[in-house]
Amino acid sequence: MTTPLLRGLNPEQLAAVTLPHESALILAGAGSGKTRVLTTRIAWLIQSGQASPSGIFAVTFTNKAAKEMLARLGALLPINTRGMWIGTFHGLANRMLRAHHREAGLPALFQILDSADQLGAIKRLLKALNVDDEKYPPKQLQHFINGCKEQGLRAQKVEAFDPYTRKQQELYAAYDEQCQREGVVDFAELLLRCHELLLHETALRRHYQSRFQHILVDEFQDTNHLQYQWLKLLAGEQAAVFAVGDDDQSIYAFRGARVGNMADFERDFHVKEIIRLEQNYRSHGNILDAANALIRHNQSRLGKNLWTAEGSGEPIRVFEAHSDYEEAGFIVDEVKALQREGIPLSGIALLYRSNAQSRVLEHALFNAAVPYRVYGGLRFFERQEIKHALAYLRLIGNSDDDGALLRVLNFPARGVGARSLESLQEIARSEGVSLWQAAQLKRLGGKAGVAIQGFSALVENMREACAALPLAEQVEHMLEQSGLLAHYKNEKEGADRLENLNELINAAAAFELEYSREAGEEDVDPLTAFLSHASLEAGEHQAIAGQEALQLMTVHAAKGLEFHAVFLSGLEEGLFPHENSSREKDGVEEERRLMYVAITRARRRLYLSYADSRMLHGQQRYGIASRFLEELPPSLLKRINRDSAPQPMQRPATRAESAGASGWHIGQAVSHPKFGPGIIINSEGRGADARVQVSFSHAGVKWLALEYARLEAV
DNA sequence: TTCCAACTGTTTTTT
DNA sequence: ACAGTTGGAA
Repeated sequence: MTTPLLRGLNPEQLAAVTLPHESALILAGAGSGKTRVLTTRIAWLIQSGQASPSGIFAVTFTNKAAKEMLARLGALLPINTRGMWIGTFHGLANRMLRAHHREAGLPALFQILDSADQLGAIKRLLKALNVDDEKYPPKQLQHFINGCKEQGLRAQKVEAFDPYTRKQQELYAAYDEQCQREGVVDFAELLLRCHELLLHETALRRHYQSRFQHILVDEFQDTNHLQYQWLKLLAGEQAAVFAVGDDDQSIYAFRGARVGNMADFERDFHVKEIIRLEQNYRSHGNILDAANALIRHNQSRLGKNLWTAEGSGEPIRVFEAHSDYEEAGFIVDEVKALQREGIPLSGIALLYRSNAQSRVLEHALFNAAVPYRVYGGLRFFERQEIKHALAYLRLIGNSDDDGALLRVLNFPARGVGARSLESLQEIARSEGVSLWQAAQLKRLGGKAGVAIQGFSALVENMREACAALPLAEQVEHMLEQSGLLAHYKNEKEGADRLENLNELINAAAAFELEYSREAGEEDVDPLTAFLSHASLEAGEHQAIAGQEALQLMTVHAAKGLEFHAVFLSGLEEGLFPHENSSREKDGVEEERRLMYVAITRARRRLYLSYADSRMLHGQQRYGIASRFLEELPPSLLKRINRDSAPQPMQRPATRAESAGASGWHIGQAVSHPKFGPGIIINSEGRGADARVQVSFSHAGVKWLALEYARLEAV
């Protein structure tokens, strides 16, 4: 069994890769070669003849991970990726639904709604049903619907014991009807529909169950309930499921991820033994020791301890700043110092808990002329002009898509105002047809009627003209005919948008080329495929290392990446761990895992910093060091002081209120008999009514009445 | 239809 | 602080 494939694997990795045909759980710590194991496993299965490429089903969460897996697989084996089912949960569900749209009860050209589209659809629904959107906020309803779907619950299966939930349930049912009528499917629906397809179509289920003998799952700790059920169904009794995950890196419980799936998996799939990958190839010892020490404070863990063959390296640097300004200044200075040492900027990351924190940092970097790049902005396919263009394309494929029609019926403006639209909607409602069909009835007279007929004719013309054109030319033609190009040419700030629309043509051309090359077994027309691609893959905004710029991102966005040096800023109670997390069950444990992820991003050098005061939501806030700092062994830390001049930047003091004449003031350190030490961060009222808000080290943020609370100055 | 003022909600986010 | 959205007036 000597094959170059297995060379250089450590014993645990080797054991995982060469497991026999049985389900297995691989606990893969940060930097332990997880992706390598996953891809080598697939290559090994194929090379040793245990599986054919078409028998492999490998699923990831992000497109980036899927692409990387394909790329690395290509480097290991000269195999055709055609016929292999490797992709994201949603991508693979889409693929299956396209192939069996009839059985799934969907039109051949069903379109996919992204979150924004979905929210729009819900708002539309509420308006049509005359529901008060103050009482039932669309966002909340969206959350409710997606939550139900992720639990695998259709509207009629939802348990509602109070009137409010019953109403939500009713709206959920109406929403699904609306989607069905319009031939559109949201993200959660892709998975739920696919699950139901396999559940109800026995022949189909058997077919796929016997075909996919090897199912591999990446980032298993991030799966939600529905995804787990789907995998279980697809696996059946026969398939070997190779699940790779790290419970310590589960940071998406807030959006439905269920770490408990790992324990369930162990039981449901009769996992004989969990394989632990604990050797870390990324970081020096001190960094790993800190990460291990921190995560040991979590109660619910499967248990794991990272180690490295490297030395302990440098101590972890800790910096306390007086203000967020000073913190930013410190980081800039250190970045410049690292740069002088020859570390490329792209190898340095600046991490923070929440996006709002990036502003001060950006400001300081800008002033110091340090090039930087912020990840996490608006993505390509989410831009307004692109959404408009896609809406026209969607109408070409499926005119009943009311959401798309509403978006562009009067964009660019063509004289269809709110009133005409209302009449059109009235016709559609009374006839029970889509807006498009209502327009075809030609019942509207006057100017409005003419304008709407003009729009119908426009779309019809586009459809005819596009039928014979290659994809990129379809897009080009549509942009011209719709008047979008002309509109943005006239717009003052339209240059960027025009550029993006141009980029859309390029994207279509690139997609078409790729698509024709690897035409799969279950083809759909290129336009529909392109639209699915646009929804499912909104455009990269995950970090692509490379460009010579400092990398700024949230800790969440940094998962899966590594850097020579990492700055983790804003380590204050209330920020990290975030104050909202203390209200949620196991919230602080998730925050701690987040901190664990942050620490393990660093290869060689790690900076932790916090500020005594910080501007947040337009107010000065006073914080104390994060409890996570105290959970790190002091022996690994080195506190550093700014060696330059004494704090050069002092912001003009904001008006400091005093809580009556009591002598308490904001920023004062205090102690409470029950809650322990804390800092006064706000106050209101005077005399007997005076209350202060205190941020406690361990008890969170509380309002206390001075008359009763036995506060002591420290 | 367009523009501006007032108002709101600010943890993390992929598909 | 601030961006994004909404509602009303022009």
